[in-house]
Amino acid sequence: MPLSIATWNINSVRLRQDLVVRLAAEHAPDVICLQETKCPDAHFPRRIFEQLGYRHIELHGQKGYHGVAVLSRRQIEPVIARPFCGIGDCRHICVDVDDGRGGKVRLHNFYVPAGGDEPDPAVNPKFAHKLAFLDEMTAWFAAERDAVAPSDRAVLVGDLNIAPLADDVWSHTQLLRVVSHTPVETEGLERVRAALGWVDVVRRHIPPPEKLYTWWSYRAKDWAAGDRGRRLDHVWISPGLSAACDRVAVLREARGWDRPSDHVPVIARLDI
DNA sequence: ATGGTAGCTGTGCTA
Repeated sequence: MPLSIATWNINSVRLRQDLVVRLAAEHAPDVICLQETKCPDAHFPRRIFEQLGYRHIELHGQKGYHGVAVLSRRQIEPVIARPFCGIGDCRHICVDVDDGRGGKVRLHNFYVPAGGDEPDPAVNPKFAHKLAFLDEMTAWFAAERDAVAPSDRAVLVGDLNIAPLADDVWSHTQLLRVVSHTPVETEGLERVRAALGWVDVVRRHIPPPEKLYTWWSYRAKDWAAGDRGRRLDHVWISPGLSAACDRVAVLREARGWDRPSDHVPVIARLDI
């Protein structure tokens, strides 16, 4: 029974709940992972999603900023919502998803800090926070790799706020000094990936040199004409499970929906 | 040379 998982930075779930409904209606992913919900848990619009069949909901939200959520048509169990960097930001939630055959898939949903404008951790605390967040992810997954019983049925999704490859941005050379594509970030993200051997299944299905983006700035006059995008949203799968991923989709068209998020959904399907 | 838009908050911050 295939398991499909979507990830989407929704930029306010209350403002754009109708767009999540549209995603559910048109693509029916089994699980929807959201970032930037900007919504305290007590005010999350549960009912609209429950009515669509997403009856299993786990939240880690806060007022105004950040916030992550998992909506699922399959049974899920909460595992942890880790407070990275010792501050209260809601940027991670982890659940176990019932795989329909007596097993489970561990699912991490991340919202990595954007990092501000200046790519120098000595003068920009937001950039220092971003790099520290990546280092903590690396240490955490390295510990998981070395654990007595490591999970090799795991999926990591989210807005990682880094475009790792040259073809993940509209201009590699022009963005090398722009936060999201600097070498210190892409190298840091590569250490996170390598800590557990995560497989970037989106790029396995849509390899370079094809350009691939999941985010376009609101500030462009015409996002589609300029097409100055970046691939900030990712789906990674643990080595033992990665071969099961038989389909991925980047829903570029969602950037053109009415009152859109600046990010689009990415969906991966696991044939398990 | 450095603006442009968006959301939430509260008269600015974050992205």
